Amino acid sequence: MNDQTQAEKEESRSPVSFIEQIIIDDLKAGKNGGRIHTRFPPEPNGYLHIGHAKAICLDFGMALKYGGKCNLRFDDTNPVKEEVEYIDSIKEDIRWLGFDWEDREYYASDYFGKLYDFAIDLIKRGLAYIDDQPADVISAQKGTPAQPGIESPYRNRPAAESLDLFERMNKGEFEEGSRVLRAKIDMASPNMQMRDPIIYRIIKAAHHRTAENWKVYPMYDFAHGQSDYFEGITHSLCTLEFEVHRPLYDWLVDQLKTGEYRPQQIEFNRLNLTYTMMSKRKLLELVQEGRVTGWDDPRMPTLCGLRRRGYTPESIRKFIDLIGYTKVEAINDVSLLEHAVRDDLNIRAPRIFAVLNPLKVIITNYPEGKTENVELINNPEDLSQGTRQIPFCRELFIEQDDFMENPPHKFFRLTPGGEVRLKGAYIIKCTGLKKNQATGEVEEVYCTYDPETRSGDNKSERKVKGTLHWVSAEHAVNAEVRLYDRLFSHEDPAGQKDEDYRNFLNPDSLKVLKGCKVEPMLAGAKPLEKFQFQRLGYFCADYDSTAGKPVFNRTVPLKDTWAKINK
RNA sequence: UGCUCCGUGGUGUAAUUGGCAACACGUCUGACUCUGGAUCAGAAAAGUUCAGGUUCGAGCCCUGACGGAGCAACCA
Repeated sequence: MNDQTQAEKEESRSPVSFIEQIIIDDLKAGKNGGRIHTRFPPEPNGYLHIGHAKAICLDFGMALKYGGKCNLRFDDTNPVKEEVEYIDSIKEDIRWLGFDWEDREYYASDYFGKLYDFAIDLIKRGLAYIDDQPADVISAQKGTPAQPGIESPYRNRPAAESLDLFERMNKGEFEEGSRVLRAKIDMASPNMQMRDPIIYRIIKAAHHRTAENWKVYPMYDFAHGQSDYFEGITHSLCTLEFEVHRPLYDWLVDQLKTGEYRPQQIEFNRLNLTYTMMSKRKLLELVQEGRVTGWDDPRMPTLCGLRRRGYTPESIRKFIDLIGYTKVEAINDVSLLEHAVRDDLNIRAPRIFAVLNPLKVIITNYPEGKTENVELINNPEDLSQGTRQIPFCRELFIEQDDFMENPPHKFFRLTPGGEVRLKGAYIIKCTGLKKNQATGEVEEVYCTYDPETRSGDNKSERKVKGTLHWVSAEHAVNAEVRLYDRLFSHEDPAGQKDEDYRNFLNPDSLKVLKGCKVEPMLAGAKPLEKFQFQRLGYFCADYDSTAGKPVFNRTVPLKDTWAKINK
């Protein structure tokens, strides 16, 4: 019960977005019969990315919070761009994020019949007409944002003629691009969207659901609002760029509706992340050009990429919650996302010893052939995760960075003549080293250990400045570790005027380390299992591992305070 | 030179409907010392794009500038 009051406090403390306020007010006013019903409407033309997560969390989140429903609706009105492959991935990613549309899986294509009938109705009422002009002429007649358009010569053709033409368009009698259906609204409207928008076009391509049934397909504007209406959506939440479409949305639904009910379109700011590109088209280019290994490349901002990188759904939801929904076009700092990930993984991921760049340490006074197990706490943030035993013996590996022959001031790790504790084991003292004659690199470090100082024995009061992680040379498992950095070096790669965001691709976005040594138990790491490699960062076992050798993706590095000291 | 939307610390969001500008991230200090690169304590940092107006009182209301974004696909 203490938890509940705590949760309530959290609840009352978190700010309410303007959208949530609208919903609260509508519910209070009894609008739509006190009902809230939202929808998440992806076009199945690509994989979902973290920008979509923002929409998903809002659409599903608001419905969940206020006792409503949220539909999943595929906006599949353009058969040439859409594929079933994407539908499956979209469903998987939404579920992974933790949301459920239950049995409400819909498709805009489900409404093609109704939309066609509605189009016929508009023609009969003199509110739509067939235009025989080519695209460039129609476009030119629309005018510019600053100047009104002019009316098409076909604008006032008899309804019967339009009707006949529309039916024949759908029978396939005309070529693509030869004719379109337009709503008759206002060519002089200050809003370009209202200048007799095209609502149907001829496309002679197979649709993934309706096959060859249709030769004419509705445009987005002619499908979205009506689909909302058919499904009883109350709050149709979309991104800011659809703001100028709202009058058209309302106009079309008004021609369709019979009662009081009309879905309400509300716009919010889309997610922009520093050093991240969110455009589906450009992400597709990266995949096609082989600049990444696929949609699920761990550097991609796609949900499947983030998943493979080791992000948890909880961390993504937490992040979305932190950034909020407004009408300001914001650029959110990736460090906020990374904070959310660290925060979540800190409690979740067990601490494991791993050495990325091994340096051999030989304990000269430790018996050859002897092995003993030492006990380590799996997660100091969550003691319920228990302890584990790891083998200690004469030859070990430590991180190269943990030894310096000529240390700077405040370097508390191993140095010639210096002492450190091996975490969980003994205090050791460096007595010598072996260098490579040619390169001058340190190849081996020789130490002695003090048998009285074993951790947990609690006998000695001795303290040393540094504590190192280590792995037994004999027992350690070889692993490949992939260090990922941001894909782009520019703060806003997608915000550039030109198309060459490619210039900002970070050449060091992937660093593969092959000779890493990890604790024996990691040989059996399950795909997507998360760990904190002590002192190095959070890592995630990759399902794309090769030939039985464990592969780990670095999810996010720990904040490195030592780096500053060394500089 | 049209229409629509938006301007609050470095970043992102708040401000009980007009009452001392708050929170988070980031940054910087310090503490803790079998290292948790966690945790704890603290600091710097905006007077709300600008100029007027209404008001006892304006981030909030009004007017006008300035700045940014979106809109001229048979894409969504």
